[in-house]
Amino acid sequence: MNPGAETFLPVRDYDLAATLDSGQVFRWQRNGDAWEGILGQNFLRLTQKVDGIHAQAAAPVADWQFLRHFLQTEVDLAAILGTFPDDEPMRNAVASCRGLRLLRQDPWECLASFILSSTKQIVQIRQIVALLCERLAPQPPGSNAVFAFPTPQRIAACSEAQLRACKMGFRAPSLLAAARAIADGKIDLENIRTLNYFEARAELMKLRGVGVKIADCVLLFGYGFDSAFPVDVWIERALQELYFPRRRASEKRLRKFAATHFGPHAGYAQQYLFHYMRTKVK
DNA sequence: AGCCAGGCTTGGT
DNA sequence: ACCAAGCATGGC
Repeated sequence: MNPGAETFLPVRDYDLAATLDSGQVFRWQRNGDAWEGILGQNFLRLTQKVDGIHAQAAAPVADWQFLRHFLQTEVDLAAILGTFPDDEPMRNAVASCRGLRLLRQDPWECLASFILSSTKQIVQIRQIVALLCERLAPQPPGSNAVFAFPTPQRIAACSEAQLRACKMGFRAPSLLAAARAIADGKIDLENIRTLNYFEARAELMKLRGVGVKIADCVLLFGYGFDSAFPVDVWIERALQELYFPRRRASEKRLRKFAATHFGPHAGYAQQYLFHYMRTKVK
């Protein structure tokens, strides 16, 4: 009756490193040949194997479904890749990082993290999020301690100054307001699952500091709305260079193109383009 | 030193 | 409808 503190998730066509290091999540870290991170209260160590992913937890786990869900090991990647447009940029992107997956994150952690992401480099977002988790942890900060992501209630109880101390600058009031809205029940993150894409996006955009791009990230990474296509500076550059190399296209034009060109899993295609652009050698 | 970073809000035409 | 400034902070 004790399933123990480790398991093996059989899966093919899964690039764990690309997946955990493609700007979807900000707290996973490579340690040797393993990746370490926290899901809920569970500290996990994941290792890529040829035919799957080996997982170890700091404490015994009764049901590993939460991990399969986060990693999305049961989605049929080939079927998704098969819906991508058959053009040269997509072929190159898929060839460069096949096995890249979309994760399914906790919506609150995802929302909070991307509120903190605006005009920040990924390395800095990681620093801010790490500081936030450390400073707001219930335990006194220890040398090697690991911390769960702070709840909306916990952040709502903070002062703006406490949050600014985590180096988030002008994003502090936005994070605080979002935490309060959720703690007060003015925004219901669970209810967003029941809405359609446009309703869900409008709901998230009621929050200060959440525009189209951040809302799309949360809808894609936290809820699995695969039609969400976050357009950031990298994707804008990618679309411009790869699909409109001759003439300069307005952001609106690019957005319209993206909405129709990439098919039902446009968000998935977006992640391939994003990672492709960020890792390719020029 | 100055520019840019997985943007958003506000205020100008 | 489109454009620009301003916003904190840090890396290069």
